[in-house]
Amino acid sequence: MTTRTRIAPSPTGFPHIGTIYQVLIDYAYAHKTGGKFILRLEDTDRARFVEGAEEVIYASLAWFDLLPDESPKIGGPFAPYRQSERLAIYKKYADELISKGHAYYCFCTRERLETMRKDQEAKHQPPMYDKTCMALTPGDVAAKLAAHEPYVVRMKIPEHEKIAFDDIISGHIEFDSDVIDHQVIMKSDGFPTYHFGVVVDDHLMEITHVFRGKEWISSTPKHVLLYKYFGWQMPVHGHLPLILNEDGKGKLSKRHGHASVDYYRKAGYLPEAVLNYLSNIVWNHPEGKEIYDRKEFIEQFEVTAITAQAPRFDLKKLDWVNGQYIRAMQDEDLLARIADFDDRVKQLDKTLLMKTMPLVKERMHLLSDYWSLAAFFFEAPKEFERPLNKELVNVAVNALGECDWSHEKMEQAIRAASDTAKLKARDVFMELRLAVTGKMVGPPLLESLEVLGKDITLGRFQREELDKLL
RNA sequence: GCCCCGUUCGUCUAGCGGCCUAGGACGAUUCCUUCUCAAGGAAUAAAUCGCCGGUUCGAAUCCGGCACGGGGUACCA
Repeated sequence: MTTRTRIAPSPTGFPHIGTIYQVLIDYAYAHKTGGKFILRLEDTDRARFVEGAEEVIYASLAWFDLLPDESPKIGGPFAPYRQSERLAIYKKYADELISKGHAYYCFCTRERLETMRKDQEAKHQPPMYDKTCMALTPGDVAAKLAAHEPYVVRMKIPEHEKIAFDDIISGHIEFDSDVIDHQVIMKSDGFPTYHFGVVVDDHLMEITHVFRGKEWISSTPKHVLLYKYFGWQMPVHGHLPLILNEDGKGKLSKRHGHASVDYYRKAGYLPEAVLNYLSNIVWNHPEGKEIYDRKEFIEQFEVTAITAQAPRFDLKKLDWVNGQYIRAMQDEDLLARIADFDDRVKQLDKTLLMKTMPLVKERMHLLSDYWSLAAFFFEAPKEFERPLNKELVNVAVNALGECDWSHEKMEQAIRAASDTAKLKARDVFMELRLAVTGKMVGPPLLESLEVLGKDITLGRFQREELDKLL
């Protein structure tokens, strides 16, 4: 049997980095086993629906190059892949459950449910549906239906039973059926709830492996029951640990800033580095490698080796991983990525850009670092980190004026001139750096000047801004 | 409240009853290199394996209780 995995996002806003982490596992598992990876859109909550969110999901998957084999956009043998377009299917299966006696109509109003819950809370009872409508006779139901009373469909839960399933990551998990609510499976607007839609569609779309966040563990017994009621085989389930905020307080949230996929793109992270990091926080390469490409990850990873504990998100380590990727890249490829990321770089002379690459590459962690490191190659500094020392600058200028333009010669000249003037060479270097780049920190100075050229370098000493400082 | 999952250096983890005086990586510190900052190399510090009991000749590893953390408890997913 071909393995089929799926990601089932709801179009309610920005894609979460946790979703990408799930996609990575789905994608890797499907590709490892020669199966298919499917995207199904769970757009059943019309109140939270966000226009355009679906396109953003595709764009994110494309950025990470984790595109599905089947989706609402490209279709597939199990279309439609949008739940809002499958309403008739859910209705049919809900009816089947009702006729089998596993589900029932419920006409309770939201107001009644709310007062019921408050009541239960006051009595320190677990907030659960009180099964009022389960007692309705077929006659009552028919009358209410004929009167067009709004209704939902609820699933029945057996009493005093153990409901168990085996999670591929956490192992055997058991629940007492008495703690499980008579969950609504069809809402009054004719849309299914997540619990119903997910079971029906995973079955119909022949999903073999369900990887989802651990927040779903508590609802899995409901799904177990649904599979049982229908007589369907339950897919393998693996609940992935939730990624926590850096301080360990709660799951990675928007509040803490780094939850959105968009953040990583805009900050200058490389998608392959983000994926490498993501794979690394819940799983270890058998040889202890920290850096490995996607192909190697797919070959090496085992779902059973995924840890069950919730990791914190460590931005520092991600930065390191990103830096590793940048350093491993060919200059030409890196330049293409930088130009793609930074509009300012697009217009610039490619020959000059290429010459700057070896000088800045090992100083970069993010693509966004390029411009702050290399801007001085393309424009004279507009300001200086501190006032310049005239004496030191003059020593440097005079030395460079009559010097062959290679970094070795420049170094010799400046050191000699410093000695003659009884100055420390390092101070002269620093002043020169400041005068040419405006900053006290940057790529190797003399090699940078070599790239910059004699005319431009010396020209920078004739500028008004500099004169004012001297 | 109730239910479920989890608990090894600051962080991510390795560990599956003796190979553990607990290994690796990020981060930190120091040194080397050096025109700055990085990168690279070397080294150091850092975990009484949440706590308490039990099983065993022997436990980070198995069992029980507790504590703590996370998640769930909707006509949200």
